[in-house]
This record gives sequence, C-alpha cells and structure tokens, in this order.
Amino acid sequence: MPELPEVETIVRDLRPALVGRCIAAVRAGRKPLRKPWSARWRTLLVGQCVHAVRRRGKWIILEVESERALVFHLGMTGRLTVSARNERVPAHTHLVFKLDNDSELRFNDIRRFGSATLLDGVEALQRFFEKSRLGPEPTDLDPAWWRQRLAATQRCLKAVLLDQTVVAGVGNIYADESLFEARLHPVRIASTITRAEAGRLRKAIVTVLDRAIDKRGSSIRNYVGGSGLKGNYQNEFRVYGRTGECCPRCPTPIERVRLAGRSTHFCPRCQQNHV
DNA sequence: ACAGGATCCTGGGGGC
DNA sequence: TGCCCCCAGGATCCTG
Repeated sequence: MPELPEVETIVRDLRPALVGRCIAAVRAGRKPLRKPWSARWRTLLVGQCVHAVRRRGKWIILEVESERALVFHLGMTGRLTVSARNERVPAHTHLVFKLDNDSELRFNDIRRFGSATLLDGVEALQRFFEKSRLGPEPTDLDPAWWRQRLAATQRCLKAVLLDQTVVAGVGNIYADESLFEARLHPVRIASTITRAEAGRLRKAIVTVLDRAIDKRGSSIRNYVGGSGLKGNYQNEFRVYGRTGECCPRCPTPIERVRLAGRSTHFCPRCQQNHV
C-alpha cells in the first residue's frame, strides 16, 4: 500500500524517535509474513542501538551499531509506528521492538504481504537490493538511461511505472497521478514515447511525489505515518479514485480501466494516446 | 526473453 | 442479518 511518499513520511517520523535509542527486547508473532522472521535475529538485535533510519524505494532500513540492517517492506497494509508501551497493541501486530525508554517500535500488517529481514552488514544490504535489481530513486533518474528503458519495452506506460527495476518507489496511486501530470495516456506503449515526453514524465514523477511528501502521503484506508498520524494527499488526487468525476483541467469525466492487473484512472481528453 | 495473469492474505462495502 | 462478490498504496512466481 504505501508508496514512496508514505514510506518517506514514516522514515522522517521514526528517525527522531529511534536514532540513539537501544533495542531492549524483541517479540515476534506466530503468523508468518511474506518472508519468515528468524528466531536468532532477536539475539542479534537485543542490546543494539539504532544508528540510522533510511529509505530506499519502498523499503525502510533501520541500521544498528553492529552494522546489521533491519529491512522492512510494508506491502499493502503494513504499518511501522513508535508508540508508548502502555498504548493498546492492535490486532495484526507481528513484531514489537521494545526500546530503552517507555516506547516501542511496532510492525502491524493486516494482509501480511509485508516483510522484515535482518541483513548482516553493508555489503549484504547492497546485495539485497542488487538481487531484486531495484531501480534508481526518482530524483536520481538519469535522463538517457530512463529514455533507454522506455525505448526497450513494449509494455504500456502504467506497467513500466509500476516496475521497481525501472524506477523505485512509484506505486498505483502515484503512477496514475504522474501520468496525468505529464498528460500521457497510461495505455501508451513505452517504446513509442518521444524524448520530450520521456523528460516530461520523469519530471512529473518527481513533482507529484514531492507534493505528496509535503502532505505526509495519502491515507485511503490503512496508511498512517510513523507517529500514527494519517496523510492528507488523498484530498489532492486529480485522477486516482475519481472515476466519473470531472477532470480538474477539462469537463471530461475521469475514466477507469484495468492495466497490469491494477485499477488505472485517467482523463481521456487530457491524456490522449497519440503515437 | 517478455508480458500478462494468478497468487499470497484480510477486511470493507455493495447488492440481493 | 447473512452471504457472495468485488475491491484494495505490492511483489513474485508461473505460463503462453
């Protein structure tokens, strides 16, 4: 569920609450996440202080003093929050990291598509992302490389934006919002795109993600930030979830189609499929 | 090799 | 109220 702006918001919330704190205890639930939690990770973490909290694509990286890294993915419904220890622990909480004050880091995930993995060090972390061939951050997209990736595929633009090996962090909401911003049709075959259009799309992605980060991401149903606060960007969607409503730029109703297995929203007039 | 579909899981909402 | 179907911020494995 959470895409780059949501994950970035969580990381910014968690950083001041976690950096410098030590892990006093770890408790894991019984139900498996997407990747199993290994029992020996508890011992490797207890007593460790948190050095840094970072984001890469949709991944949250928690580095501890031994240089091991705890890597989280939130899947569709994952939540990673710091709460006071005396606050009620909600259902579907799969991991709890007690800290050396009165707070704890909690990983909650209704659908259990998320994961938490402990990696051995800096190189292991690098290998982890290389193995999944995670693409560059949107702000680091090299224009020539981006054009080449678009030119090399017969998939539609929507499918390419969702591909984490092309650009990291974009998901269903921000793919639709970025294509609207760039005035490009989601069905458009990526290889037919012009140089100017490729540039427009690359900039649109960054623009849209920055706007969403400013609003602390989008809360449609499950998402909350690292301190439990909801986001506000859902109020600014221009096409996502607005099927049948007026396009914000013209009087045409927003349409919805299914692409790459995902709901896709666009304005058929502002986003024409020229080839 | 590539693109699209099925799959993992739970819960909410609409129709009957 | 109950039941059944569809839907959901994602990634991976399988198939044609």
